Amino acid sequence: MYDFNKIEKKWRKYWEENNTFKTDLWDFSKPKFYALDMFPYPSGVGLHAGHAEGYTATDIISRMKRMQGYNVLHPMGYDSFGLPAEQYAVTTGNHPNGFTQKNIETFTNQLKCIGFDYDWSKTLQTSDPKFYKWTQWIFKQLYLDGYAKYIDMPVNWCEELGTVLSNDEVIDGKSERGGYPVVRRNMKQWVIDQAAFAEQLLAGLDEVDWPESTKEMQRNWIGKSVGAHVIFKVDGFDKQFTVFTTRPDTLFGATYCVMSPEHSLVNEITGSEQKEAVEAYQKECATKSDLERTELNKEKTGVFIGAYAINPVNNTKIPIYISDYVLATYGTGAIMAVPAHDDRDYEFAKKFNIPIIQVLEEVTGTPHENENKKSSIVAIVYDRENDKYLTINWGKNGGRLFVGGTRHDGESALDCALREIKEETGYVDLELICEDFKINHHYYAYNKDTYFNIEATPLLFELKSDKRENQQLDDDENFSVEWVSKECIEDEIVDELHKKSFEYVINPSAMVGDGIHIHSEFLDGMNKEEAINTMIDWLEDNHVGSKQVNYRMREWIFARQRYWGEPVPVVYLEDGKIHVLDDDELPLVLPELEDYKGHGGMAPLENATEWKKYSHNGVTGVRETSTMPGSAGSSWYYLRYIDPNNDLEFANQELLKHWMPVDLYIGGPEHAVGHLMYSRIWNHYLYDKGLSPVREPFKKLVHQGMILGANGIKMGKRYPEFAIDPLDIVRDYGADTLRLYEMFMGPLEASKPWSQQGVEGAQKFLDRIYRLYTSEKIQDKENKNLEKVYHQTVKKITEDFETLNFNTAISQMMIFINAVYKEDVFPREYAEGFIKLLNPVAPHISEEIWEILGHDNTMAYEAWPVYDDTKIVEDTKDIAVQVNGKVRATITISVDEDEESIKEKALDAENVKRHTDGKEIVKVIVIKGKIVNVVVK
RNA sequence: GCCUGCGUGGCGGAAUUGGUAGACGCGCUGGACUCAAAAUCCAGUGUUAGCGAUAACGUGUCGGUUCGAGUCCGACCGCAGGCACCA
Repeated sequence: MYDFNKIEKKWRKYWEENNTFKTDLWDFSKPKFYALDMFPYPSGVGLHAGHAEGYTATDIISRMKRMQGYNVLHPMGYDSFGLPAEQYAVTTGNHPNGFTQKNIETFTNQLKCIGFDYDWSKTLQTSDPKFYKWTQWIFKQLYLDGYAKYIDMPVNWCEELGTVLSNDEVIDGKSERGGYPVVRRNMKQWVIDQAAFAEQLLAGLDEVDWPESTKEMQRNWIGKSVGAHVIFKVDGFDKQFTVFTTRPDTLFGATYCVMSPEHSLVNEITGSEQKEAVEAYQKECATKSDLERTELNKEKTGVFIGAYAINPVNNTKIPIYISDYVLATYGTGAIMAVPAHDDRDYEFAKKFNIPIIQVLEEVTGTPHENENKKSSIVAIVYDRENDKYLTINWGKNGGRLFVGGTRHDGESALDCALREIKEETGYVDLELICEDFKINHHYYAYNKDTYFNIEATPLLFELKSDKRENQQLDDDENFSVEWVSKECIEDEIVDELHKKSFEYVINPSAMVGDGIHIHSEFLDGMNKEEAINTMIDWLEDNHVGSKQVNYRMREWIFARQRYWGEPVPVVYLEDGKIHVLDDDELPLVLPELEDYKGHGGMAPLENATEWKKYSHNGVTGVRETSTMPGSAGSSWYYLRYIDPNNDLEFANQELLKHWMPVDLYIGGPEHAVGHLMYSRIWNHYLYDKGLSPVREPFKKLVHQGMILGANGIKMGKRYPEFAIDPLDIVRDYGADTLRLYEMFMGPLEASKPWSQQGVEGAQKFLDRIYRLYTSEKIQDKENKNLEKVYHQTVKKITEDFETLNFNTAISQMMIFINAVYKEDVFPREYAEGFIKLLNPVAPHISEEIWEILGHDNTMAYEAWPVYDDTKIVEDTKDIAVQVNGKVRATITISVDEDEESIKEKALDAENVKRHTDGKEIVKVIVIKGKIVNVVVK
């Protein structure tokens, strides 16, 4: 066994002493490559297996790129503001920085142990005043440009944590950290207007090479929806309100309006009789936490407020309700409700007995010219006692159907259905259960040779008794009446209209699909899209509405009642005005406190009575005491690595132009919307201001998967017994083994279980390599037997590294080493080439072997091996011969062999003959260089 | 409920994008070396039948397209992650 401990220590020392991985940022002579890891929060627990995986991946890429002649920037730093350090400060009374620095030191040593090629001269910490000076400076620019605002707004308040939380810090109504209940509360808050960037954030997603799932999550988070604002007047008041809807085409079907309980107009227009009930309901909603609201969301609740709105399109008076299913914070906080075509409105209308008006009909069948129009019904009768449905079986002349028929002039759908049931089946004792939405059906009647377009009403009845009268059948009506089960209906009723009718009545719900409009005057006959546009034009022409885009994404709450964060650099003057600090007052440094605990929901900085008082150049006031959220520093740290010690600006513009964007960014999928959205917002802002050279900061993004315990269970706090400490692996097997194993486990993005035997296998492979390189086999000779596999190996590994398929690249290394073991001579040229391919994955042992091969310099800058494609293509190839798709033989062909000759060889193969003997050869398919398939009968 | 992935040997996982399914590793079996063991090296290893050539079956289930399907299409089942009254 090679002495990995000694070798690894030796080379880490060498790299450090020789500044091997120090990047000269001003060297623009080579192409640049910026590889970035998501920097860690320096927790006391230290590095875990998942960190090691992602960091190894970027390390491999940066080492390969360096050898390919790139100037590589691969930095590491710390997201060092955060809760654990603050809790430590609260309990011990010590400043959190000491705790933080101790953790950072541990973390750095651990990272160094794994042999990453970080340039430690460019490290940073978000809690370092030299860094957060510029976080504050960027915040100041956001404020001066109107994107950072101090406004009164509903926030997520967590009583246990004593702070507000952003939406992505709240999960299922509980705090992400600790799982404490969160309630909504109005508070004056610093926010960043991220919705202002929504459109360009959406557009930017099309430019970047990111996982599709992450892009989709960001799109959903932004939540763009296009629709219209519609203005409703309040009947009897000189008041109006606006609703947002994505379905202005259904305005003729609006039968009521709903306001959120918090809507400002509610109290002004509530009728005196309803006042008490309305106030009770408002109170009930206000005290509910978000958690309760989502949990209790099964059943719709609400109250009629005694006022009416006027539908602008037809001047109909419709009632106004309040309900918590309408959110105060989305859209305008009020909606028009169209129960026929919206699930939530349907549910509410059913519960409160509000009329449901259908304005859109689903279309079935295929339209045709010269159709006859008529109205008809489909009557479905249910016998509850026997759980059967009434059908009529036309046999060969139309199959199984429900009772159907044409409506006479002036006859209602109900009367028509009762008449038809009686005529066709004789049943008369029926109870109407529901009359569902009409369906617009096109069909061809063979017996009449006519095309029809009918408006069919599905109805559901329940059979009350077997009472029957005589059927009244026409001469051509020849069928049997049959009671059948639901399953039978699903199998046997194939007519589109009848199938759809059954679906409708069995599960009554809103009709949310597309179709053609009815009862909508100037929209009649239009489909959804056409009607939406027409209605928007109408609203704009009549000044009662307009086209409107809405986003789910709201203000980003940008302040926390915490100590261990960047102080917000503003002062409140005596007259209430906001004064932002001058540049030369930055950084605004956190003061030392006696007591780091916030009392009674107040920010801990409230304890800093002296620090709070502001007096500078004759301006006096009180400082803001909340601090920025954890995501502030991480929103721009990737820019600072490019120029980490600059005191004059956050980074030199020339350097930024050269180094941005980040070429490869690797980190966990848990940051898909939080950090990765906030970073894009800050960078988009800086780009607009001309301070960042690119709009999208991260060109290519990859999420490493989770490393699970050996039993497939998540490691971590809940199952510490399965946790793998990567430092234990380094101690017992070596850093190279850890790196190699984690890269060989499986695809980078996948979650994969840990295997101790797999680790041993990785170590065995490195030892096998070491033994080979210390054997007599390496000679200054040629060995033609290895030529092809060597060039294949160079090609495969180069390509697989580029696409981050490390597991298959390593598999190719094993194939190569296995091949060399079978040979007596390992040509020095191949030996040196291979060790360069291994270097990015296992740098310590590679450097050692490089030295054994007689070199006295680091191999970090050695040229990456090149392959010769002509050495890979073979003259001959074994291809499979199939008979009827089953492989029966393999034949050897030369690369340029013609089709006829291949065909001949294939048919001549012994086992092929056996399977074609006595059979007719229908055809022979020859796919050049791949396969032959003989089709026989 | 909706969105996005994913289902392949005993296990981790390959498969040139429609062309010999199971590369490579782990494990297991046998052999060599050894007094012996470990380590190492060599060989074998999808399942079933057969001494064997070989045959049948085989990529979650059912169906389809195709000369040919792990790969494409449709329906379903299961797992993971995300979102969830967003009008």
